Amino acid sequence: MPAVEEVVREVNSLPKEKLTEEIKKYEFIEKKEKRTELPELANAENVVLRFAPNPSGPLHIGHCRAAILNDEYAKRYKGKFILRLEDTDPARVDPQAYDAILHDLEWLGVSIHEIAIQSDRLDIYYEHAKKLIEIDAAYVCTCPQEEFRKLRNRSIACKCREISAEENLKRFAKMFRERKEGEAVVRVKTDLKLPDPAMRDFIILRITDEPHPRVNRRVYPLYNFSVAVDDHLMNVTHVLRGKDHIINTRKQEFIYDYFGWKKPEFIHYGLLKIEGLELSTSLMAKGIKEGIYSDWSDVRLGTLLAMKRRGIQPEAIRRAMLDVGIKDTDISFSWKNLYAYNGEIIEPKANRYFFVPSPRELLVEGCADKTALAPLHPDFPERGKRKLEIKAREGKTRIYISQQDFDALKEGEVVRLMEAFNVEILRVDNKAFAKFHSEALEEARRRRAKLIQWVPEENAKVRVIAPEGMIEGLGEVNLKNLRAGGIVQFERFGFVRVDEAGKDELVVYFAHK
RNA sequence: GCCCCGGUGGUGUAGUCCGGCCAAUCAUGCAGCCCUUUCGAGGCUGUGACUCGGGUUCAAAUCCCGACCGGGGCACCA
Repeated sequence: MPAVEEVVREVNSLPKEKLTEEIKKYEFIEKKEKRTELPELANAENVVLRFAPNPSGPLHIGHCRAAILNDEYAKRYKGKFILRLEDTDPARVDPQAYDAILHDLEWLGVSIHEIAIQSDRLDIYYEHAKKLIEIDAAYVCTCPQEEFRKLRNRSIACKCREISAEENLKRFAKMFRERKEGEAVVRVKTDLKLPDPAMRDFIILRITDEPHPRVNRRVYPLYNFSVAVDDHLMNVTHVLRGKDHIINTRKQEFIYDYFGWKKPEFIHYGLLKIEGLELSTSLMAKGIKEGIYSDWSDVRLGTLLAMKRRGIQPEAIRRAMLDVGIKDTDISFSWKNLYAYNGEIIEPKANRYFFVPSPRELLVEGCADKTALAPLHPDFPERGKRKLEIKAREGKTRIYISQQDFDALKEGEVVRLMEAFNVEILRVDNKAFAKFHSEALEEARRRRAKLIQWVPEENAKVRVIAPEGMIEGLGEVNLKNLRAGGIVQFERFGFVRVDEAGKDELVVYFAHK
């Protein structure tokens, strides 16, 4: 193609400056990853958002969507982000959770600008309940639960509903003094003809004798009441939460309407189906108490503490959540995707080491002492190499390979011990016997020999903790120099985070392949 | 049972409001090849989806109806 050659010659002959100049004339379409952004928020002015967990335990993966999406929007619109701890059910409060949640959010990279605790605000709720009673929008109901339910299901008002506001105020005051748990509640008047019975005159305040770890009170607001009051008082502009709150939103709107408050934008995202790990805070707490789980960071739990321990990076979680977005369809959360994102982050950082799970012996004859040198990271030679020493006695040595590789051995086959040499398999019993075959990698390549990791007689005991169970094995001695907290890759095995180092046995947590 | 939502490849997502530029985007997964002393990373190629049936329309992933499927709510929990 003479024309092409001519052009090439011409271009190549241009001086560098001229070339750069020419290049500027063309527009290059950069192959950029088009990551879908979250949609814009409606009325995004003076944005105030909030994350409102119940402090019953540390956060788990299920909380991340609310925490991260709200945080993301707060950052985008330079708005305020409030953490509100909703501890109005004394029975479901874990005193340690207040701090735990804060730490979890910090780890997640969520920026909190203000913290509110509902148990500090009980008087505010009482005040507002009183106001509702005064305007005849709420009443104290002393009907037994069952009885009220029967009436409500038939759209019939109970006798308490007809009582005057004045009288109700007295009954309200009584709730704080002589009334016992279960004897009286405050209901808001909605509409007894509402198609959904749950919406009819729902409860906003109740009495419970359950002790609260932070306050000494008996009357507590119910979720929909305290949330509506707080969201308004805190100037929350956008309420971003799960679809399971749709009914709550409708209930809260009654409160807004009675007070004549401007409503925030309500956005409901779909439910996240997360399989594999335990996510129920109460079941987790129970399991820990019973000794089934070690603590909140047990790998079988879906807590952030557990994920952190396994070496899952908060940035990976954020990306997974951003990926999922705010759509209102229910979805299955994919651990695979999360692991893929996590791998992208940790792969360049994680140095490589040999580890053989369920080790089996391989006796090699006809070999000399050998110092194998393997790179800490194949893509970063500047990090240096690690040493594995093979000591031979009368030309024989003992090394360990994984059960899986052991099972695949065939007589007469040549396999390469990575970074060392090739051996020919002689015999496989409960141990494998082999003889030195050759040194060169090229030889292994030519024979399409398997390349397997191994450890010499001098090695380190390793225990791998994974959600599926524990795996014991042997690793190279260099592992003993690692510090807790580091993330490494066990070649052909997966990424692990070093949890306990410096002892006889190294304990690592398995992240993923 | 009663009240609500929602259904795009294995998974997630864009597009649906305002029908045509969508024989449908991107990511991840999976498969193959190249490269590589890891089954890692990287490169290239490929696979694969509008739940179904009607209707409206010149034209439907997009609008309407129905079916089916999935989810939620029906607490003195949040």
